[in-house]
Amino acid sequence: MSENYDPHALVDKWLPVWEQRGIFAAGGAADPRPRRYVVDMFPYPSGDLHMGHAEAFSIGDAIARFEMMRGSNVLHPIGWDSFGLPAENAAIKRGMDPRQWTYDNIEVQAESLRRLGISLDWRTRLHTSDPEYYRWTQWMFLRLYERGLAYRKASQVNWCPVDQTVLANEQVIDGRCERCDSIVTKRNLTQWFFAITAYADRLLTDMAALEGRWPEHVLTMQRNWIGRSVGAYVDFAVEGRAEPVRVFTTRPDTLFGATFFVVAADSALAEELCAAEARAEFEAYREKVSAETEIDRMREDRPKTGAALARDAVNPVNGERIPVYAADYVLAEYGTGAIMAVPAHDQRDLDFARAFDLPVRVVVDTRLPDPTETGIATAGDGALVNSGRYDGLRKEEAIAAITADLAAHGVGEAAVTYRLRDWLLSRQRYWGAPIPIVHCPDCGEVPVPVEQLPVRLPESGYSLRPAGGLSPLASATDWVATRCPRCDGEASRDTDTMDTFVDSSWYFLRYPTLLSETAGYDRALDREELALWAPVDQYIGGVEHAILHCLYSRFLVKALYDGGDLDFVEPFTALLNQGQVIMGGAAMSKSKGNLVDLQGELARYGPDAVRVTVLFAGPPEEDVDWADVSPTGSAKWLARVWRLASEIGGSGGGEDVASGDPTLRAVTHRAVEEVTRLVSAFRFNVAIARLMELTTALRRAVDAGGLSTDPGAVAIREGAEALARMVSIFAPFTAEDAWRLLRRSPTVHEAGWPVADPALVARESVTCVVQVAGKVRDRLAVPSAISADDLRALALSSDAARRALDGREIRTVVVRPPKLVNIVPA
RNA sequence: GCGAGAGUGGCGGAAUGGCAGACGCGCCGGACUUAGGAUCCGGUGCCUUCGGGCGUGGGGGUUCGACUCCCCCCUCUCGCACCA
Repeated sequence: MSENYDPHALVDKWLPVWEQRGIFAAGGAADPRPRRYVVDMFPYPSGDLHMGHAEAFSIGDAIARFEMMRGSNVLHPIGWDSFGLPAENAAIKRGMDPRQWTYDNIEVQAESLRRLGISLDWRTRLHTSDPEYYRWTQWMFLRLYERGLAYRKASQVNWCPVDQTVLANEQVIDGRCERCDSIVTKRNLTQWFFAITAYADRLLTDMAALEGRWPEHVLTMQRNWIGRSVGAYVDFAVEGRAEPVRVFTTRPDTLFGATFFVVAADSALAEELCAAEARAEFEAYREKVSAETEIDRMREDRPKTGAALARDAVNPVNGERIPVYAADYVLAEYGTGAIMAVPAHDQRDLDFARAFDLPVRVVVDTRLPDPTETGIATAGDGALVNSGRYDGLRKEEAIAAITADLAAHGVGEAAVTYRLRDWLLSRQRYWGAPIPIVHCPDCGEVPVPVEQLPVRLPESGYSLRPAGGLSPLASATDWVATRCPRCDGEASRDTDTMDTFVDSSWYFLRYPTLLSETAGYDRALDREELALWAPVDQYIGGVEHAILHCLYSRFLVKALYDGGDLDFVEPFTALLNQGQVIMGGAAMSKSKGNLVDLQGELARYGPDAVRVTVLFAGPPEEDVDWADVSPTGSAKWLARVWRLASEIGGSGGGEDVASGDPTLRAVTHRAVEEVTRLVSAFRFNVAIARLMELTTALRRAVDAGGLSTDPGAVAIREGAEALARMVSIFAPFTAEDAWRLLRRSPTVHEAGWPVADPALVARESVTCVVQVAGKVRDRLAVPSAISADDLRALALSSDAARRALDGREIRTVVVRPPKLVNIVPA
């Protein structure tokens, strides 16, 4: 053997060959092969790739390459989610342009992906921070704006009083500013929203199409996140207010049990309802609430607090006057920000009633102990009591009857509410897509005309941390000053940028467009290319994006469909959530000092061994603990595969495979059959185990002198070629060089996936276990086509079985030909 | 608290209701070696009087047969967490 296995040298040897042959570029419209669109969640360019990326891309690549090998025309694109906060923070820290940090990192990551051997079509490469991309993000915004799905309203934002700036949610760590550690408070600012709640029902109902193709728990999480509740609105007159106050309840049947009324302490409604004599107490309470940190709010079992507003509300069903309170256990953003409190049947209301010594009235007889005594509210079903003419009705009947009567009297109606809130997309940040709106003193809010897009970020004249909590863009005064697109008067640009989740909600729609030679760059979406590829057949990414990113993408696709821009309503036909790479039982982090250095592992073992290691460690959905795995084992196996090919060389070529040794051929074909099935089910760890077994079988055949006979050499070659082809989806460099060693050309990736011959997969003889009372007592070699009667006779004549039977009578014999007989003694 | 998922050797993990522990790591032994952190071969759940017995978090159940299905309990992970 003149050569040694050098996994590092193979990278430089084969990358140029693949690239020159363009074997990972998707075929165009004329390509007759079935098309498959396989998308890995695109990376955020925070430094170089880490082990988590390596795992995700190894999985996505195995899927993409498997499809390619099986004869599909695969689009496997790549891009970067390159807007976002870390670039801005790095820029502040180092006094440089966020562009430099971002694009430097992208180059590093791109080269790392290349050298991992991922089968990407680089023609799709996009960066969300490119003006050519965010131009179309702005277009998306305008498409939604046109239809009233993007709007502005006042909203609470996180505010750091020391840094004098707004903070994104992810910058608030345990209620404190991540930069200066001061306690974050809330501030009321006018913000942009997408009306995702308008799609809440469709986001729920369309999940039916995703059942079985998305992980069940992701669908569950999305359902919980959307949080649909069915109930009714009820209008309560409140003294001193012309309009009644509307509440939402899921239990209109308990309306007679309402003994007080609560509005959210931080709502405008509380402010408005507060009577003069209660003003001082209310303001003190509100003060206390707004000073509360997230830490306090998250604490479990915190006592109920509130303040009386010295007003009464009037229960519409019986005219009863009940006192109004402000409390922080009612959320301003959910429902109407006000509730009717039914302490007997709602634990939170009961807790409040006990704290404030308010009456408790049971109106549903659940046959459980009195809540007044126990302190435990009874939420279950039962017959109504103390409810006038509704007494005796069951819960569901009462809900229907009372809701109908409320509607008939114009004091309520059936209603559905959602936990899901509209998507707050404004960010007071620099490094994002500017919101394409101009504010004109005369015309108001005016969208920037599409032909004027992109609204480019200013490249100078801005401050990343302006004083007074302004958006960075507001400090770019030259940039802000513009003319109104409608009246041409002096006007100013909107100074917020979009949440980066907007950028990432549509990138998978952009990739196919970038393949189009005719469309060029004059539109966001090329319908013809999209028709070829979209929606995504297989999406691969971390479960951390299971709710937000996936939900936002689903929303945007539906909104674009409604706007006539797309022909489908779900972006991702199938979703695979890979686990994380952890270290020593915990997520990797700098502070824990348990980082696994991807480049270090690559330098030691080469890309193939790292890829095999993450795939072999366990099922793709499970976390991989790097402390538990061994790249050494993977490297050793790959070296064995390579040496095997090296020893076989050109042997066994030029003969008909049918002349090969049938025993070894059967081993090969069974491996092919199993690996094909396993990879189809994404069971890569087991597939690799089978490939290891095939490797061992071929090794044995070679060592037994198989290469010195024609049938032996032919079967060994057939097996080694099948092995190389199958290994190529996991360890492409090693497989490619093995292919060369086997004197094959041009590339293993163009050789196609091996096909199992059913005749060789079938077994003539199998091992049958003979059980007595369910315990294995003997093993028999039997023909696989054996009849039940023959097998029964054979099993009953087994010496070992008889011994175990020990003279006992036989009650019954279970025969499952050809693999099992169970003799059951009396 | 609510919801979802998971508990199998020293470790990662295999097993259409039918041979528990495939494959790999680690460990033990051997071969080849000046050497071995290379390579190859063999062994490796526990107990054992060597016949066998016991074993998939614990307890029950269904079944000829249960890691697998059902019920109860324990532990862990994840998600949500005053959502009216």
